[in-house]
Amino acid sequence: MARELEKVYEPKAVEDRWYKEWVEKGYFHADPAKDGPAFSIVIPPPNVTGVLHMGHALNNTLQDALCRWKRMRGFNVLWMPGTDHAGIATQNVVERQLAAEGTTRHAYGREKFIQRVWQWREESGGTIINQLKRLGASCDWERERFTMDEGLSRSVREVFVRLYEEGLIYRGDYIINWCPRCMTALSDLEVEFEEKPGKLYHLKYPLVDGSGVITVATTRPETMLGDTAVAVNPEDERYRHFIGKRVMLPVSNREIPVIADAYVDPAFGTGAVKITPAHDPNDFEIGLRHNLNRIRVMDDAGKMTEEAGKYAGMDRFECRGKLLLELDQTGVLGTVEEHLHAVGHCYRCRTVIEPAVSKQWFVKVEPLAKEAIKAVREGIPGPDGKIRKINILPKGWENSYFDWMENIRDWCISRQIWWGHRIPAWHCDECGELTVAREDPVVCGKCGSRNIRRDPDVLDTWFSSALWPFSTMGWPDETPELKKYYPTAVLVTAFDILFFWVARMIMMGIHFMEEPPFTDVYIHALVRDAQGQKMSKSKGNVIDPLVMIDKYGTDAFRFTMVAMAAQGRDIKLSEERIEGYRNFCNKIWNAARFVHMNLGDFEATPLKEGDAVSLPDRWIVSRMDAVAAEVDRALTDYRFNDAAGALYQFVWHEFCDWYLELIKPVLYADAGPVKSATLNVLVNVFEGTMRMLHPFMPFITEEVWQSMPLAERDASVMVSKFPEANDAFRNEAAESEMKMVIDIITGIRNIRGEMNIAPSLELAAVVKASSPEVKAFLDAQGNYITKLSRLSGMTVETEVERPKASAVAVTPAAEIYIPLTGVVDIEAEVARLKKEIDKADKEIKPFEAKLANEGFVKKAPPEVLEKTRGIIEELTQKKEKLAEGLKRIEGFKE
RNA sequence: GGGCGGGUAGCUCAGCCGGGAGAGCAACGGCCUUACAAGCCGUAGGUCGUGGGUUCGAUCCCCUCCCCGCCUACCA
Repeated sequence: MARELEKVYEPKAVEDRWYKEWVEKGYFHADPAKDGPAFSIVIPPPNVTGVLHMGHALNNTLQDALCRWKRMRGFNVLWMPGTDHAGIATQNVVERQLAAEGTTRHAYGREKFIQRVWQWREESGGTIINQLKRLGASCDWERERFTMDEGLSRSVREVFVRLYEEGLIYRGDYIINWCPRCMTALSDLEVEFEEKPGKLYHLKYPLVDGSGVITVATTRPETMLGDTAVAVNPEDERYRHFIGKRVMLPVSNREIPVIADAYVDPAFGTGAVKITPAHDPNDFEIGLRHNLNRIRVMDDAGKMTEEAGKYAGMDRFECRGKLLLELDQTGVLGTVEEHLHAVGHCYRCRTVIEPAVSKQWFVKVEPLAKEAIKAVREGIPGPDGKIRKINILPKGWENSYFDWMENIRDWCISRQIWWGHRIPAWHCDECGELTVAREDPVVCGKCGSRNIRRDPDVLDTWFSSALWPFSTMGWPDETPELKKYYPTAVLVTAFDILFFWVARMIMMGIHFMEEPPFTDVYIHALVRDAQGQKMSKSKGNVIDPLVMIDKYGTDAFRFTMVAMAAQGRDIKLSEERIEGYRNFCNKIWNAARFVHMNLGDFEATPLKEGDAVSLPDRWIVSRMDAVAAEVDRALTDYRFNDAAGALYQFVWHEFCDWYLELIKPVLYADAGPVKSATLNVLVNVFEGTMRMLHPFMPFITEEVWQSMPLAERDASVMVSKFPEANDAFRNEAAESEMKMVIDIITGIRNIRGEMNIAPSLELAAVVKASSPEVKAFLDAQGNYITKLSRLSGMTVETEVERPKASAVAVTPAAEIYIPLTGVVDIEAEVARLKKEIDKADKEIKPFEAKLANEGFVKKAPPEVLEKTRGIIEELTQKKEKLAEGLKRIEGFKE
């Protein structure tokens, strides 16, 4: 079935067609009732507002490679896809829309606003899913989930209620991070700190009894309006006599106490700290210890409250400026130091975060974290009593994980926004009690009053993501999916959501499923630009994966991702790399064209032991087997770049550069058993290579594989078997024989290249074989050499009279002489030989130095010693033979 | 402040248990050789950040220092 293939690979013509076919045939669908050991992955759900960026592209390419590989290895694979409702981000998107229409969500009302968000989701929420499809992702789209859909919402509610009942969720007044722009509380993780040069203002607070002044230092002077104490270290001699006295707080003119607390570092600032329990986490703690009042001087919008007196209603930063003026004029302001400090920003909108006391919902994390630490450190027993251990790879990240988990603070889960899972708690206006329930209650659970209101807050989006590995499989019901696919095999993600998401999934998975949600956590790189900068829209250095896919094809793009995904290192991506792998696709394509051109009506049958007869056939079959083993091992270890590298090297430099060239004479000859045998090897190796490449380059491999004339075949390369290592195809002899051939051809090519001998000029060669065996081999297989090095003829002897005035190439197995008469000028060869001798000489030196070292000879292991001697022997011989050649040619010259 | 990772060819990076420094791009020279010029053949290029130590032997292990990146932290 020879068919006409385009001269260059055209991805566009291929990708849509096959993707549709795979979906239609249901190859992506996971059926828990089917055979095969389970292999499951849950996708890190992208934000429903998201568009595909490089991080997604890398992340999903790696997952897809694993899934396709495992499917081909006979596993029952589930790749669970879906999106995350991304509370704040999504709400922001829709609020911007409303703003453009001249309205606000408050004008809209809660119900209508939520409807509007759903509407937005219907219209644009599927963007990233379609982009994942362009990437070739083989997710089970029939199971696509959304964190706000009905099933997942039920899981969220169940988890909330259970944790509440267990006392692991509580509500209370604590200091939290508040974003005055998003108007919501944030968890500690959602605050991003940025080092900024700021100022440290010294403020003088006079003692009420007139006995002096205490100078405090602050970076946020406006908070002084809420000060309720001044704290000093109890050991600090300078201030000891002030403890217990009162100072007059300037501006507000309130009396506040001077207290002693070990938290205060006498060495920093003035050694005295103003305490604002309502607006600083440390001050809050001190406030608790000393039973201080909490005065909120800023409201939820970042404006000063009535407590701020004349500054009431003013924006916090404006207030800072005005207040400083007043403090300066009234002599309260002392020195002002330059001070580098970390300022917290909202991770969604970059607004400066204000710590504030607020009534919020929290998860008591410590008991959950304890188990989660154990699961990574030593493993915990699952329901069957067997130990389940999580491996975080690369292992280095485990330390970050432990560090964070061991110092974890309670998780603020309530958000004052509308888009999200509303907290299932009702407040009673009669008795003030809370009712938390699985089904919406109509009366207060305590007093039975009908006068109840639902808590307005929604849950942190990460709360629902934390349940993803089991909520997507139907929990709390006992489903076949959970039974078959939980726990999942591996979680593939970047480190930036290790705490946000991975750690929380581990905690929730252990708590509710009694075992961790995955066995391996593979942390991959971050994609940066060619200069190593983080890609960002504002820097304008973003490489859009979809643009790359349009330009170079999905396969080229994916292979780039995989080839660069070395463990533990960020990817610096440049377009040239993608272009390089586009060329690789083209190379594969042209190899396919070549195969087709020589097929005729040949149809291949599966390769059996002994089918490979000729040297190139035995060699390529052996090499392919080795590569199959290497790729399989590399993928098992998540060494994606090694897998890609092995395949690239094999396809380009072994299959194309050597094998195809070597078999050309056979292919160009008339039909016969020899040709058929070679065609059979050719097609088998090539289609096997397509199978090996398929996890990385799904489209071109399918297109090419489908075009191969196979007597027995599966319906798609996707559902074919991944090549398995098979000792029967390993052939050491063929590999060493090929090495001889390659060495000799390379030697002759080197002479040609170095001495500018036209490729078209045929040369005669005299070969001195190092042994009768080598001579016999070269006599039998020499045609490969004459062909690929364009010789008019080659004579092989074990003892030869060196032809005068000949160029010399030395290989371990043979010396090659190319008579130069009439071919090239002698001087060039003299120069070339000198260079070669010099090179050999340089190579030998370090080894000779080793042997000259007494300690080395005495202490090095014998095999190292032997190897060293062997190397010296080989190089010395080479050098001597080159030198002899040089002597002869110089003699000839005279 | 603490912690982690990195500094290897012009560029981007590999380099497992210490035992001949590799690849891909780029460069240079030569080729339209009937799969592929998005190609073929060949060549050159490295004090493995610095200084020490351990060892017969160090890119690899230990320490110092210098750069770069990241994570983390309640020094107001």
